[in-house]
Amino acid sequence: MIDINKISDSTIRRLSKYYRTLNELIEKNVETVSSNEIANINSITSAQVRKDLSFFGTFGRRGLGYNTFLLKDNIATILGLKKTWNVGLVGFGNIGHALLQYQEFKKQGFIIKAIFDSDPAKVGQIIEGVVVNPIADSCEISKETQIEIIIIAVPPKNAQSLVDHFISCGIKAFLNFAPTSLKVPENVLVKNENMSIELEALSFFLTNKA
Amino acid sequence: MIDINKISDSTIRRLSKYYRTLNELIEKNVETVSSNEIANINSITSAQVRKDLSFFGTFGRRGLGYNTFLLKDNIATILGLKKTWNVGLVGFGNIGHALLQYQEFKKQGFIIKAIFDSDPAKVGQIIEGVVVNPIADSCEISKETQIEIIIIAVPPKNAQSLVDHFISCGIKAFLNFAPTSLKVPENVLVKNENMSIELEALSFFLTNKA
DNA sequence: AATTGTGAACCTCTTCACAGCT
DNA sequence: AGCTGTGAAGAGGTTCACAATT
Repeated sequence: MIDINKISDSTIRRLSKYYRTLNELIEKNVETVSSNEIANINSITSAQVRKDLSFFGTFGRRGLGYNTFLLKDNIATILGLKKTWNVGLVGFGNIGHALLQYQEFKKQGFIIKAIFDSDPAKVGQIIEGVVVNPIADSCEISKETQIEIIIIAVPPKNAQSLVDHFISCGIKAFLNFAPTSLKVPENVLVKNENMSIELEALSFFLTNKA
Repeated sequence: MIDINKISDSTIRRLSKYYRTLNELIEKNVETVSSNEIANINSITSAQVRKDLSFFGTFGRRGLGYNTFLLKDNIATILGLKKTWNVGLVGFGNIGHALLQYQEFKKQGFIIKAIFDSDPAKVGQIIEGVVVNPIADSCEISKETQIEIIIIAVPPKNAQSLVDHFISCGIKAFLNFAPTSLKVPENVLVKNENMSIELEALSFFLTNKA
């Protein structure tokens, strides 16, 4: 068994990229790929690709490279993508709408099974076959629907109390789109999707470049 | 002058977080803050906060901490947020819609000045005071409107050719929401907003946790 | 007494370089 | 000959610890 603490966030993030690269190659009917080709596509070094994979096993063949199908399948296992994940969406504003219809999530196996919103005008709506429920019922529905991950897509001021609420319902993993930092107990996972941060990085480089 | 090559991406990303933290503190009328308080809010160490700032100057007072207004202002200067940035949005689907109405961008000074879409049905629409233009006119309009950053919000298969197009129009900075990796010349900046990556990280940890 | 600013120590991640396999 | 897998070296980022300041 892999010691999860020895694996860096960077490695996991790159594995996601390799996974996407392999999907693209498979779509193009490519059957074999070298670490060097994967590296070039992702603008990194081939040693990095091989080292990342080496934490989890040996998937290639010396002299030949990697079979795209096999490697894709192995990365899917590593990342836990051999199953689908039941996802709950909290906040059905602009971002919530966009996420519901974002095909990439579904493609990777993240299925939005329930939507929650505090606005009575939105409650009851059915979009893409998913009903918008009131927050009041969210614990019960999360359990019934076996929600494993909650996406937070509400204004920043409401985010923390909603996270606290869902933690009390037993949810252990959150993807946070609200531009605020969240406090959670040690056994709960939060990943932040901070869309301004990358724009600010562009701003920094444009401003400070030679 | 700062040597931009000595500043890591991590530092810039954290500066964005400090900036947001300061805005939140200022909203609460907090006038002074210590590196330790900033660190706690962002779940890092105080030494990290001080070290990050030290690359750019000395902004605090020993024994007293930092003035929130002053530090916010200094970080705004560092990140290039003392001006507004003219942004063009390519692709007016679900994500494009959501981004146009995402208040956080406007708040940070990233103003969407033009929208481009290849769909004739969308061209001519006016939303939030911004017109949807055809791609054919995009070079001209980008120049007129002095667009500095282009946000890519189109399906992955169209992303690369659109980036190439806008590079030929003189655009030097892109924020890419399409789930594909883009190739650009060395003097062009691309930052990727890969919304699946964080979900996959959650999937990894949920799958491999003890 | 409190807190910054920072060189030095430490640790982690990346790259090198080559043995080993096909 | 070509390419992987990996220990070791190197680079880079983080934390320590303390002098300096209020």
